[in-house]
Amino acid sequence: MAVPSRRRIPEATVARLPLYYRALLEVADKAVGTVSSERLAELAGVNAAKVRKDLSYLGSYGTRGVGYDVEYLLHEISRELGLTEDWPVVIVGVGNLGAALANYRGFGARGFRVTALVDADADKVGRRIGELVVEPLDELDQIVADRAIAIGIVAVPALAAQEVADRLVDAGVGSILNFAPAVITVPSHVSLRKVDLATELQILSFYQRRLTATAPKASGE
Amino acid sequence: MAVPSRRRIPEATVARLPLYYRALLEVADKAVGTVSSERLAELAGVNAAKVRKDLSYLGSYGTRGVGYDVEYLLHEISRELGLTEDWPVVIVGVGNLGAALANYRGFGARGFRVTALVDADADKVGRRIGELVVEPLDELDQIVADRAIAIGIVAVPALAAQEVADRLVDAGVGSILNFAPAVITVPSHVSLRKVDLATELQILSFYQRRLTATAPKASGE
DNA sequence: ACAACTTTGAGAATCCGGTCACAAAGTCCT
DNA sequence: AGGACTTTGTGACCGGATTCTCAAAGTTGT
Repeated sequence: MAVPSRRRIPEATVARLPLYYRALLEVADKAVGTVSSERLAELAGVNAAKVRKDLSYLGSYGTRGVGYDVEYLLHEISRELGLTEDWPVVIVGVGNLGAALANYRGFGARGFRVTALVDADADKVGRRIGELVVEPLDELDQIVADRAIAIGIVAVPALAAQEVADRLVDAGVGSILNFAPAVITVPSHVSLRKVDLATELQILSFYQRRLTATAPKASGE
Repeated sequence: MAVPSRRRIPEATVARLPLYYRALLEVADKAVGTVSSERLAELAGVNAAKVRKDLSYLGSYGTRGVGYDVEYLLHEISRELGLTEDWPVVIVGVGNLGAALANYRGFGARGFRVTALVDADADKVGRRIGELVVEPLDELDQIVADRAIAIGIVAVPALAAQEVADRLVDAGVGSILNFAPAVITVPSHVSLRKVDLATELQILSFYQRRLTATAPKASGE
């Protein structure tokens, strides 16, 4: 009781909050007043006990016998996730992937605004992508400072990734999302997450191999 | 002893094998014969004990006092990951992201060949992207069967994701990589992994919020 | 107002993964 | 050949996350 959110929220729980958030948005559309942990679990693809435990870390926002008030819970989660704030984002590297990310509606949506595109390649600087113009990597420091950029997306080739990450950290960015197929390290006060296409496919390949090895399987179903 | 790889490899270990694989490729370039778990750990961004434990699940491929033979280990890991085989891939949905993925060198590289592009939108069908022509979603079954496609990449809007996943499963695909911002469910014999940009950003946002709340911080360094 | 019912919140038990620590097994130097 | 040294492989321990379970708290119907 007392303090509402002074507990430390486990990492695994944090990673699921966005799932609940999205699930809640779905039910909110349907003008339903409350959801049970059961229903929420179904929508988020996890089990109900986990939902309840996760939400209990945020505080006791449910009502026994009823469930969770959709609007209220939505509000609490989005506050906890910092979605009520605005997070300017810089994308470094506007190759295939970087450019696609720049155009990607979907995170542009809530709170995350791609505010700058940066590239080391002089040929790409000045190019227009969506509403933004690609700026030179040299000016990263200025850009981050001026536009209060908090999150950097690394979408450069593997070899340049660590270098770019270092620059982002020096410039004062607090979070980095790495798309480059390389391991990068950052100081402990900086958050780092990665999205690695090749790795994901290789993991799938591992299980696929087991699958086809186990069940030779001649024809479909 | 005896059977080399009849142990069940923990999921967490499987997820790290691609990291070791990449690290090994790096040292292989340098014409170094062996690596220690220490060095490998450094390159993969994990700790040495974990490397040793992970590799021990594959078998005893190291030599005490020396380390691991780079070529040999590389071979074993790539065999375990199924990278010696060829995995035809279909990308469903050639919007921004799907198109970028289609052009993305990086997984095209080893074993994963994007063999078909599919979209429900008649306007996009027939369009040429790289060396491939976009085909209609209706023909998915045929395509998967004819080209022995094992892995499906879902890059469609959230609302269509489950529908597409179902079709892929019906068509006989064994693995799905989901880029759509939606939870999808598949039968237990199908492997599913997801890459979720919005979720990743929201997780970063959570920690970023804690960061800025704790240390207001006026000016740089 | 009470009884039957629903659903949360959280303690306890379990599972899984990570880390530690060290014996075993090999190399290298003299 | 033998001793000092290096590095693996793994058993033991530890901690975090998941699941189970059920009392507590609330609702609804009569």
